[in-house]
Amino acid sequence: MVPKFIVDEFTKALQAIGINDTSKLRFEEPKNQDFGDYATSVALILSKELRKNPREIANSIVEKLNFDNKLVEKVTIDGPGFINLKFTSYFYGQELERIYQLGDDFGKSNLGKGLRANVEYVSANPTGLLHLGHGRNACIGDSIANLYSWLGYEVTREFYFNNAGKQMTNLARSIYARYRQLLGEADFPFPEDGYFGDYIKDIAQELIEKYGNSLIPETPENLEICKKFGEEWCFDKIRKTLAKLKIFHDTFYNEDSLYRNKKIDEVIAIFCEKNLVYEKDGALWLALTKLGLNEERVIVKSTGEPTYRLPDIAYHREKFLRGYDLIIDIFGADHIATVPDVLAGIRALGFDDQKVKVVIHQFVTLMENGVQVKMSKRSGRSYTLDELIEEVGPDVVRFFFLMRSVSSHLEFDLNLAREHSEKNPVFYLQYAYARICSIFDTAKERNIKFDENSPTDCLNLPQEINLIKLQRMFPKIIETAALKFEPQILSDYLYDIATAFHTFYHDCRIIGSPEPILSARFKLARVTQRILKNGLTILGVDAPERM
RNA sequence: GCGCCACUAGCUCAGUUGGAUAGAGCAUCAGCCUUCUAAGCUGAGGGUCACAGGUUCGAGUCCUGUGUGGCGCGCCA
Repeated sequence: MVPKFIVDEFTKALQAIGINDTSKLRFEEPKNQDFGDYATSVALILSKELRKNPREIANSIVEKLNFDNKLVEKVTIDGPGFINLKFTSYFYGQELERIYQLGDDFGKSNLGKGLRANVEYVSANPTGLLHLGHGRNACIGDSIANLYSWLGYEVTREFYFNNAGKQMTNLARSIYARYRQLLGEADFPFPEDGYFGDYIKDIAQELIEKYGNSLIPETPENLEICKKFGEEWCFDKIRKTLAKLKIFHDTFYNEDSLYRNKKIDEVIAIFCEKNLVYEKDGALWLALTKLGLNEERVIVKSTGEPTYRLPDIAYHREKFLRGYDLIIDIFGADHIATVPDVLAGIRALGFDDQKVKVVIHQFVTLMENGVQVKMSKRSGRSYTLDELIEEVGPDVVRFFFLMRSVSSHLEFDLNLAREHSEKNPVFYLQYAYARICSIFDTAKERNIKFDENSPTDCLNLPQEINLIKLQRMFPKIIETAALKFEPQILSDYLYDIATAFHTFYHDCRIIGSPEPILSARFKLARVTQRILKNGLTILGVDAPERM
């Protein structure tokens, strides 16, 4: 974040040369360190409207700048007209002190103060076990929820529980068929579009243990028992799997409650009132073309059952009625097509669909020994999330699912994930944290104390300054990762800060250094420790004190 | 046929609302442990940013078209 005094001084300088619109004043951190700590291309941008050589403009701006030379070491004009600033080590020392004093509040902001956000994620049907796609969804959603908490939002973590409709009927029929088969009728027909996974047999077996053969009559009541039993079984498994990843939702919103509480009917009534529905071929259609879309869609089938769109719209309406300022949905790429329909429905109901942010993540492919592990839902032979957690541990699962940008396909390398070495980025980060903890442990053992009031402006080595520079970025990283819905920005950053610390650790000793270097480096280590701990926590990864 | 996503080093991926010499990890090669954890550090090689146009002081980034791959396009969710 650009220090305020820099922006203020540039604003004054621009006004002094007659530029009152300072919206073009932008700063960036040059990739090349030779160009200093901050650069602005404002002179290049202004050159067009002023019809003057950018270097000339830069010169006239720089002439008006008046910085405290205790803070700013030099101001230069380079290349086509960039103005580059370099700070003094005194400035960085002050920054370290400021950050250190903030403690665990460093990185938090009040952007979302007084606002409420709802993050909906996982939302798997209770018809089976979680697979890897759900895993990615869960990790992205949970980290985004954490990020928004850091922005000051009051966050609700929500799971939409799709326990109504055809899929549930299908589950009931699948369980029932396995039940009959297990009771001796080996050729009892299995539904063609049923759930083929082995877990259905486990459910049926438990059903036998509980009910014996009393469910054999193929009645609606018995199928309902199969359905409820299956739903609860799957729900229980899903929650246990998520718990292994330390993911806990605040609210499980049941789809069937939308029916029980007449929310579906209310929405239909509103649509009717607004003249947005009509009957055709025995079904009820939503006039989406009146709402700016290309195609009309059925919302109530000729059988009388709603399609998924209607409860989805009703559910989002409920979220608005519950008073959220920000509604975030985490969906897999296969749900992309439904988004415009739901948003259009929400608009039609009179809500501001700008408050809804839909995060679409791409798919996961599992790689082992350089070849793709096939995941077939149909055969039921898919790799479950549970199995993956069992195999590589929750920390690796969470980090791996977050280290690619949401919109990119994610290749999950099992071999790398299994590796407990420096090749595995999770351990690289955790190791940096454990090393810092170890320094403080050693200091305690040797009774080495550091002075809280000792000045920090004695640090001037590149390894030290580089670390402080990265530390300063933490709040901006949190904010950007949140606003762009990209936890990967944070995981990349943490990797960078771990690298900067490892380099510092290798080249600079803390214990054994003379004061005031000793105390200043202790503070440097403490700040790094907090950033790693808090950053990893946002990502849902443990920060072990020893490895 | 239409929509969304992707295409950057051998592989997996970053690339800050258009900026200066396009980066990291893995892999390959060469070095560094009497020291607070070597699960670490340092260095080297490796590029037609899929392709072709366009916009401008400047394009991996924005626009148009083409190609390749993934996911969708149902009275399934």
